[in-house]
Amino acid sequence: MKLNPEQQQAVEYIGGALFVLAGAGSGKTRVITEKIAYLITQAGYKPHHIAAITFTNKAAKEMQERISHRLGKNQTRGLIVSTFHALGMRILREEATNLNYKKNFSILDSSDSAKLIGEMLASSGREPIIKAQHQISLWKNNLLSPDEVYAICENDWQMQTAQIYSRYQATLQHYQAVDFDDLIRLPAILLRENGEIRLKWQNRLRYLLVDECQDTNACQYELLKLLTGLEAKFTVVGDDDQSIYAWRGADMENLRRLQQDYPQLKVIKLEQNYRSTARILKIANQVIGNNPKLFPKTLWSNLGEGDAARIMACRDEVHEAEFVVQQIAKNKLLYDANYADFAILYRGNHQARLFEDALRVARIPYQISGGQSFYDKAEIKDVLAYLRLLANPNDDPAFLRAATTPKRGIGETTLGKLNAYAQQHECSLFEASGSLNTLATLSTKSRESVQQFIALLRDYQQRAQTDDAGETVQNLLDDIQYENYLLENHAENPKMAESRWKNVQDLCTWLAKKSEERNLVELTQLIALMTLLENKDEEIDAVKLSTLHASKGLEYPFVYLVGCEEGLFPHADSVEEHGLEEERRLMYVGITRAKQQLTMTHCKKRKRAGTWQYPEPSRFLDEMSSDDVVRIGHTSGEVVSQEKGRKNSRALLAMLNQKIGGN
DNA sequence: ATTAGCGCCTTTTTT
DNA sequence: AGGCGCTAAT
Repeated sequence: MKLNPEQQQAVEYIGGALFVLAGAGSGKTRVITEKIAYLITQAGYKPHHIAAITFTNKAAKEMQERISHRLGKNQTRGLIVSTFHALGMRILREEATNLNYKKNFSILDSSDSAKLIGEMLASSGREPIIKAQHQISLWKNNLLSPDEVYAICENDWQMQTAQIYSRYQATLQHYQAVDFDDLIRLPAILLRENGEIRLKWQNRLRYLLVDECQDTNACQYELLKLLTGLEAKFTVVGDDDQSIYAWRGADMENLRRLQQDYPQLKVIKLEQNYRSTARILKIANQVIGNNPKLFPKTLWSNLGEGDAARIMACRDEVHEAEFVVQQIAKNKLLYDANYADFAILYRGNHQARLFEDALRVARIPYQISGGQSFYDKAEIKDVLAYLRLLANPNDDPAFLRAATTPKRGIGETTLGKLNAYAQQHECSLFEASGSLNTLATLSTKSRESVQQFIALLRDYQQRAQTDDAGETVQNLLDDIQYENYLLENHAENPKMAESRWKNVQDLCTWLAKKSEERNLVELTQLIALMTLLENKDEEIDAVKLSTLHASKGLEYPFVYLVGCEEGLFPHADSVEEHGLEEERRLMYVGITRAKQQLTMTHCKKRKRAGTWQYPEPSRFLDEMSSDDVVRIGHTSGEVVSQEKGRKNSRALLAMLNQKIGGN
């Protein structure tokens, strides 16, 4: 299919700064793909001078595939398609010495960093830790150093947190580790302060494309500005109405700043939606109309009127799950649809469980995306801890995990003594374990355990120099008898052990495959950023379960938007100030995932933290005009069925499917 | 004296 | 799945 005039314009405008305001379903990924093809084949850019930046690995992978498909692998060699964090890591690795880091730095995940902050905090408990971590992250994302933060603190708590921030950074440095925020912050600081290095990278990356730019934080925006320089050869694509990451520092002000910083900024709007029926778009526009507008736009489509959306009132969450599953079973037969045509979208991950149960009972295949990621899994973190420790012996968090997994007779007391020594001598736990003075303070048994562990690590540090990464890890797993550890740990559930071991094996396979081109250090850093390995079950025909956040960018003929209740969605913590606007954008994202049929559910009562709650239906449901919404379920006694327009729907679905096939 | 294992609690969204 | 406190095992 041909590009529409606006899309074509967005592809061919390469004179300077360009902002493509791309509504949901307006074909923005296609525009980015075509533009990269245009830059390479028409405008004379070499692939290695172009970088396309996304926010998730999934999006990066998908774009990489589409570009390869469009141009062929040979034509795209050297093209950078990566997340902001992966690009930052690349810069950081090359420029590490300029930032007082070694190339083998570790990357801490957020639970590592939470643990660190927790140790520095006077009080205990999860909440204050999360709060402090969040505050520090916000400061970092706004490019504020600890010293700059001291000057602007408004209360005692902020003052204390600022002190922790300062100590936290010192500790990271000591570990030769960075956190996720640093991956972008440190390169931004370096490029800002060092003109020579800035020029070097500006020369290397001559055209930048940024997807989902409404989700950039101040740090990422700064990095973008520094990389593109005065020539401003870049395209940013985004939609202010789909900004849903303010809670982690994303700032829509960046879109406004864009106009100030680049007065020549060209803005192209993509308003034609190729995804949803007119009535679904009407609801979406109504809801988002309650938010203040940054760049006004109205989505339209020529895919027909379609059915009214449905709002179902359920008795409780069990009823909700049963209803949705029963509807899926029914609609699958009625429309001769695939399972993969259905999606269940929810606000929080914990909501997934009941739907999983109901789907299992009904023997309907399902697939969860956006839940806990592959690398959040314990077994992967275990292996990664060993890798990190081999790459960087200063990585104390990795030492703590590896030393105690599998259990090898090193416990709390021993680690406490090692830590005391390490603090006193300002060295790593690894070094402390090698010190004869420390070892003398341990019992015979503990001492032997520690010495064995250290000998193991030294052995593998040696091997990693010569053997390839895949082989090293495979041998290491044998030596620590990791498979046995899994089996013993899940003695009553061998299937669990099996699936975990399989995850570990998948990781090994991946390492073996990649270890031709990259060394162990690089692979370890790469893994830290990944949220999913090759999604081989991507294509299976299964009902999709997803959080609203993780659903952005995806589309389904049938969407069930569940748990539309005050307190849950909008979430209770966000019903003040800007929080509510963001929840509304989340609702907008949810609605615009639907191509043909949209069903929203809410429960009369729901068990929260052990007690029954009686939530009101979500306020967002009241923002939809009654012309385009049908209320069914509990209130009216019986489930009212929708006969009207069904034939049209069937024809529409056929048409939609044909379009998908035709691409 | 030390470590390991069991059962208890909770969980908004993610690189 | 992880953190906490308690108890059993060495």
